Amino acid sequence: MTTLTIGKVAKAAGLGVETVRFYERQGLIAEPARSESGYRQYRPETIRRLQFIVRAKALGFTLQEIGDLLDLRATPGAGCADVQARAEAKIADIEERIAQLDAMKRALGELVVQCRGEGPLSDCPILDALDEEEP
Amino acid sequence: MTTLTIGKVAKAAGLGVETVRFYERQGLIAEPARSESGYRQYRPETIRRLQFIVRAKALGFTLQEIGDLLDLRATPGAGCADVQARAEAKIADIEERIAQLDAMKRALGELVVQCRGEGPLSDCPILDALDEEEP
DNA sequence: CTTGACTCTGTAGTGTACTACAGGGTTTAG
DNA sequence: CTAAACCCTGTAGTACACTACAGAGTCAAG
Repeated sequence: MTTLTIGKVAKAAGLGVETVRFYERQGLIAEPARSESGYRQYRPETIRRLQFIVRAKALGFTLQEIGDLLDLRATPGAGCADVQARAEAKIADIEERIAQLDAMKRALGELVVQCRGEGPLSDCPILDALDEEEP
Repeated sequence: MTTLTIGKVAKAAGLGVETVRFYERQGLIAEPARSESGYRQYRPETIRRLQFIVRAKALGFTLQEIGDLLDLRATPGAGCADVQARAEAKIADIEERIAQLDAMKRALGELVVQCRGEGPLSDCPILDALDEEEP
């Protein structure tokens, strides 16, 4: 049976070896078998699991949430609806962050158009706005 | 001349006393005068400076950037254009973060609609997508 | 005058996700 | 056979913005 060293699985998943060990400490991947000299011996499936983690991260899930997702997959009786609910919650989460950023962007945009980009700081509408009392 | 204790300025700015001390360590506010017993004695203007920090934070500036903005304000020869440039850079920054979140949201949204929310995990299109090789 | 609320310094911990050593041992390519 | 490239553990550092003590002193109200 073929086994892989940590360097191989890390490279295959596009991660560093330190990151793979970190994921192990976080419980995202199981502790693998060891060689006589203590080297970690991974089964090829571990690469898929690492890639799952990488892709879920790209979709905005935290490591904690990815762990939950992975645990869910191993839970008998868990259904598609559970996964869907998590995905929907994450979408809501992302939407909230977008709304927050959008509000910042609009507020800043308003200040920027008020500022002609000329003159001394004493006349700067941006600094003035930051200095002003709440309305 | 009236001076204020750290508790007063903190409350007035909507911050905790620990946070005000932290801002002092970060160089965002000057080290104030001290009473005989070593208590910090703030001038009322400090409240405005703290509020400036709070508002700039709400607009998405980091403490580092707020420090720069505050330093800029004290720089002779600095102009409105300098502040405007920073605001515009921050807008670009925010837009980038929004685009990133939006891509996540769309990718997740596509997966969610593919998932009927029924059946076992083995048939879940969301988990399948996470498991799949790159296209 | 006492009690409770405040203040001080200095250090360390929180959360998130790594990243970087130091100081060893092991494996592999040439 | 040797030198480079890899692996091990354990600890500590990064960035960001706080937050939380411990252990001590001070101030204000009743």
